[in-house]
Amino acid sequence: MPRVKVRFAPSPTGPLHIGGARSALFNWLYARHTGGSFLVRMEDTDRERSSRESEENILAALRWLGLDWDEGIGAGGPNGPYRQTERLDIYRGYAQQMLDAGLAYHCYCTEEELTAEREALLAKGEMPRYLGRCRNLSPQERARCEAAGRRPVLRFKVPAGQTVVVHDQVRGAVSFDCDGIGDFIIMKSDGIPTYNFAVVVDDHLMGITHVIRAEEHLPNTPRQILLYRALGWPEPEFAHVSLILGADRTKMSKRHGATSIEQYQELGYLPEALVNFLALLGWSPGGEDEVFSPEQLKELFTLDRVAKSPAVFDLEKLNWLNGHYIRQCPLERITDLAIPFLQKAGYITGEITPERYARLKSLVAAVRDYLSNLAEITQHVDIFFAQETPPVDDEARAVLTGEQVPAVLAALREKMVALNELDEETARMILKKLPRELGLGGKKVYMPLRVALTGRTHGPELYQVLPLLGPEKVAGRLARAAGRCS
RNA sequence: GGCCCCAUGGUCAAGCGGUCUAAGACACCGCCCUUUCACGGCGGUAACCCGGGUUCGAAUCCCGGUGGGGUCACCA
Repeated sequence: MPRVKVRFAPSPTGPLHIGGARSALFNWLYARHTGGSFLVRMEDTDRERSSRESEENILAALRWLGLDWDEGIGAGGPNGPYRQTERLDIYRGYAQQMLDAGLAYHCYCTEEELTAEREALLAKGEMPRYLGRCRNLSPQERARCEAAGRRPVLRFKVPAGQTVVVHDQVRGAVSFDCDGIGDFIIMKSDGIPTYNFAVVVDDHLMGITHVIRAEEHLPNTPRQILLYRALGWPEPEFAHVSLILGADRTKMSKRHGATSIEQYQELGYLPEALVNFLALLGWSPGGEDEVFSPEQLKELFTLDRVAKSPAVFDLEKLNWLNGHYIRQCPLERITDLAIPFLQKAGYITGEITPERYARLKSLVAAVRDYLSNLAEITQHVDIFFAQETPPVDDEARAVLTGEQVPAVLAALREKMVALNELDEETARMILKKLPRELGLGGKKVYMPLRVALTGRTHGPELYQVLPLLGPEKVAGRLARAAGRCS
């Protein structure tokens, strides 16, 4: 069996989409699992919509996800160039070859003629397709079209009466009737190949053994197989993975919220969480575990465990997974990742000294349990940076009305004034002793302190809050709260 | 509309003819832990689209229906 070689071939017309990322991931996993290689090329034959910016974007997203490739754009290799617009001569050569061999022909039909034909077929309830009007144009007719300045496209002669069977690795045998296909365009009038043609030429020349892509490409596959046969090339294996759907069960698109990898990155999702989540959309290892590192996924991934039915993108589950990774990953790393979010919110300005970094680590440690993404961190740390922390709601206000409250606040304040520094250990001790010293139940002590210090009835452990604020700020907030309840 | 794909709880899914009175995860609900919330632990509610076959036996195989989706470009 030849060494596996797969590819991801996006068109650079926008950022990397969730669905595209999943296709890339499956290809990558398959290559890594089998010890094969992974190639990335750009299908940029749509010159209107393609851009270098999108290309850079897509590649950056792939790198961010940790999907490294062995050959292609940025990695080089013996089969380049890896951008289709830089391979035009190659396609033209094969197009000429097909024309000479009588496998393809020029077509001069205008857009109006084609639209009319399509609509007529649609009206009759038939599969809309090109009926082959230009197949046997006489030299005179050709000359007349040329004289009229019409630029022809090149169409492939689809053999009549055949059935093409796609042997799909995930779907089994799928057959298509050639008579429903119609001669399709392989070269546009501007000399640029169409997708169906370029993809076949490239996959063959680049030695691709397995084409793993989204199910939306399945209807195109018989056309491509016909091209392989016409050119006398062996077909690769095909594997069509089902689509990722939005909550409304239609193909994911912009109106379904965040759909690009970039957006999730900006919201503070971790690449390993996204990879883990995406791997589980349409694939399952079969066991009872749900959390897998990229290494484990590489180990476990096989095509026979890819599901056939489409999968709805469930943000709740992504959130859970991402929160899980945020909680279990090393504190330093999550701190490093959180810093940009804190800077953007204006909570950190200036240089991050070792002392400040240590404090940031405590800060992150105090709130990481609450997060399902890093962007959410800002709404949990405001209590540490605010100037004033008045009670935020009636429940909080009520806590401060207790008659024991002034004494509680005063007691802790007294201890704070005596201190220059405050670490977690000390805070724990002071807090632990407080109820007994005051002769009060814990709740009557801790709740007022919590509200006085944060303005809220919920939040991180008090022994974490105290050191983060420092004795001075704690004392200040206690004083202000005391002022408010008098 | 033609062609094609798909069909297990709200969602992701295991199941590949008997061990299914159907696993696991997310979400939801309850309890515990925590003198807060969250995290964590334990437990619970909740599913084989319908109808015919095949078979001793069908969530699993076949056919039909229904439903959902994809695709029908000089886009990929």
